[in-house]
Amino acid sequence: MAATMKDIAKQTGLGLATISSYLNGGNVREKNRIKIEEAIEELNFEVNEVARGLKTNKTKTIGVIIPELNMAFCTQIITEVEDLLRSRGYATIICDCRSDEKREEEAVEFLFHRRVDGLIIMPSGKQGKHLKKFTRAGKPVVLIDRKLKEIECDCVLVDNEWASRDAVERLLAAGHKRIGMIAGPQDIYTAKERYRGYCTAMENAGLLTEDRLVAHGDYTIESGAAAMKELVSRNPDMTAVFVSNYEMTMGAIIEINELGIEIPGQLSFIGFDNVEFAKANIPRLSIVIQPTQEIAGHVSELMLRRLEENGNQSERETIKLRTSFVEGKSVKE
Amino acid sequence: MAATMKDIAKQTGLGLATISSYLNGGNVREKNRIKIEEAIEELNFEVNEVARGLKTNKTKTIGVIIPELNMAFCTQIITEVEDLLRSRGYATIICDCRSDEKREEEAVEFLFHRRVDGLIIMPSGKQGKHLKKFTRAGKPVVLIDRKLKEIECDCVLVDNEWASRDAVERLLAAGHKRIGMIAGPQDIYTAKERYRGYCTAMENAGLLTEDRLVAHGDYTIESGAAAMKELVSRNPDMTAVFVSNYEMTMGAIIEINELGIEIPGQLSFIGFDNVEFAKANIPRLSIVIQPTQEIAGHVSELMLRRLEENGNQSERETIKLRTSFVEGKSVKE
DNA sequence: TTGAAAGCGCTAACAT
DNA sequence: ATGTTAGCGCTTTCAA
Repeated sequence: MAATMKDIAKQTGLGLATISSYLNGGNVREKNRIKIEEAIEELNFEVNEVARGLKTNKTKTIGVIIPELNMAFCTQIITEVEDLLRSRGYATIICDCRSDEKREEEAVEFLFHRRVDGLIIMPSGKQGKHLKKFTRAGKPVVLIDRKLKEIECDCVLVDNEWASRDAVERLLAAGHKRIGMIAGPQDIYTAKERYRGYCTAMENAGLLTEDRLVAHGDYTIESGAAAMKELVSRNPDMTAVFVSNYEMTMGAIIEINELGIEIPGQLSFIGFDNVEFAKANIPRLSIVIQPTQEIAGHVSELMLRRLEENGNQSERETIKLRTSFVEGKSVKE
Repeated sequence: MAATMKDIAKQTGLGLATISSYLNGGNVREKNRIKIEEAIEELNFEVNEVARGLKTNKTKTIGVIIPELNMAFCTQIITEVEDLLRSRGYATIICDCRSDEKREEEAVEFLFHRRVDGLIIMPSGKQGKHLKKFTRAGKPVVLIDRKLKEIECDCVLVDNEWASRDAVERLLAAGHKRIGMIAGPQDIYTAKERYRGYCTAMENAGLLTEDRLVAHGDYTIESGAAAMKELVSRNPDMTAVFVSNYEMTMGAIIEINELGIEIPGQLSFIGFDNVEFAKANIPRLSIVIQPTQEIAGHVSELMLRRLEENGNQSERETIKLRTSFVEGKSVKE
């Protein structure tokens, strides 16, 4: 059995309060400090965080809910967030909800039950009602990649519309007119924004955005491949395509290979999100990349700040970041 | 403030034990059950897992330590493990130790402090001493991808030597003799095994394994690219290469593109671990894939079983799984 | 600065 | 089947 504070109180002949004070950085007489440290060493004592948590009503644990741990974008953010939080003493419980709203709600319940001190979430659902549990309990919530109006919290977003418009404008500048897009699910915030960016760019160029030039996937590799196939068969005259997330980019490329289409000779291509993959491809892909490190930094920082504010909250913040563009050789001039 | 058991005891006029019994699936008189359920509903009561944990000395939380959350192999396993454990009521605290031994030790400390009920770890270090804390405390440890003799625990392994030998034998069968290998860090168990497989295959074929045909990377994309470059410059006569993990496979392909080498015309290629990437490449890559789902299944199952055994432990198990080979078009006959 | 004691919300042994 | 009670290991008044 592990040693408890009681044990070292007994060992040192001091009272519980003194030990506690020592452990929490309070003032303790020099010679007592030494005695305590010796006892801790000898008995191999370690604070029981669970007991402490019961008393302080803080678990020093943050819940993180994401749509898919398997999505590169998520993983990149999560690794970083986990690292930052842990370096400040917080554990993170990660819940992968498989892009499923119901599972997301279950995860919220699960984490709330566990009394996590705060919640970081990249929402799959479009509703934020289930998150109210947290805000009502005075627990901070930080949203990634989506704004939910029902709920008062910080969010860290990416300017998806701009990202997408910028990409499409590059295709337009290269002289393309029949530009296809592989968009994400129509009920996902980021996906809608990226779609809007495409539309805006096309319209600004005086082109009409035809439905047949847009195929919707669900952010998976398979759906990206299927969408690519669809676009190609529906639009024999299409000369360029913009794909709006990493997994679908991969899927689209798989399908392009399958169909024997040559990039950029027969089709120009702009993908999304993963530099490494873009570089591994022949030809090197032009892609939009999101600042995952920065996102993670802001998310963690906001969470830690709220946690420390402890009640007297300052104004909620919404941070919007810009993507960048990495030029490859997949766009024909 | 959230309602406590005391509150519903008061509300229903029943004793604490009855409520506790109800909550833990004990027998309660029908009409009391109803009363309790009503009170729970009305007061919005939820068990405080922290308090329960203090009492039972169980946190219903499992620690997971992995080298890199960003490595596809890890993520695939983790997603699945998290899912399986959560469906049984266990939370997982994931710690990414960035393939660093020191950070791994810190993570072990961190999780032990947090009183997790068990530890699942894919070790970065070659020593298992720091894990003894867990076994001594009677907490189950499950190892992935590596056996550590200092410590008594279950492990789930992949037959890496076989995987590697099989791949190289395929290259040999296709008539290749000057076969290069991009191996992993020399101090990593799986990497050494894969290297051994390569050597065995070469030796069985009556070829000597020359040092200059082997380049060691550190399982990252960059190192894969660097290793590829090295191999090519050192071995102008090399006709095939085997790369022994996913990230290095990607890196190698990036470098191959960079150098303008054609696969399989100038160089035959067998990679590792990620079907999707293999399919996305032109030509489609032949690869070795590891059964991540299966690994995750066994890992979770072993952990849950140990957790339930509660003392009267059965014999420790070591499970060894086979990889499979997915044929692409990257090997020239 | 230190000690004594109460209590965080729950479980479990014991008594009924 | 239910009530009473004593902790689990810690923090935190309150006094000294």
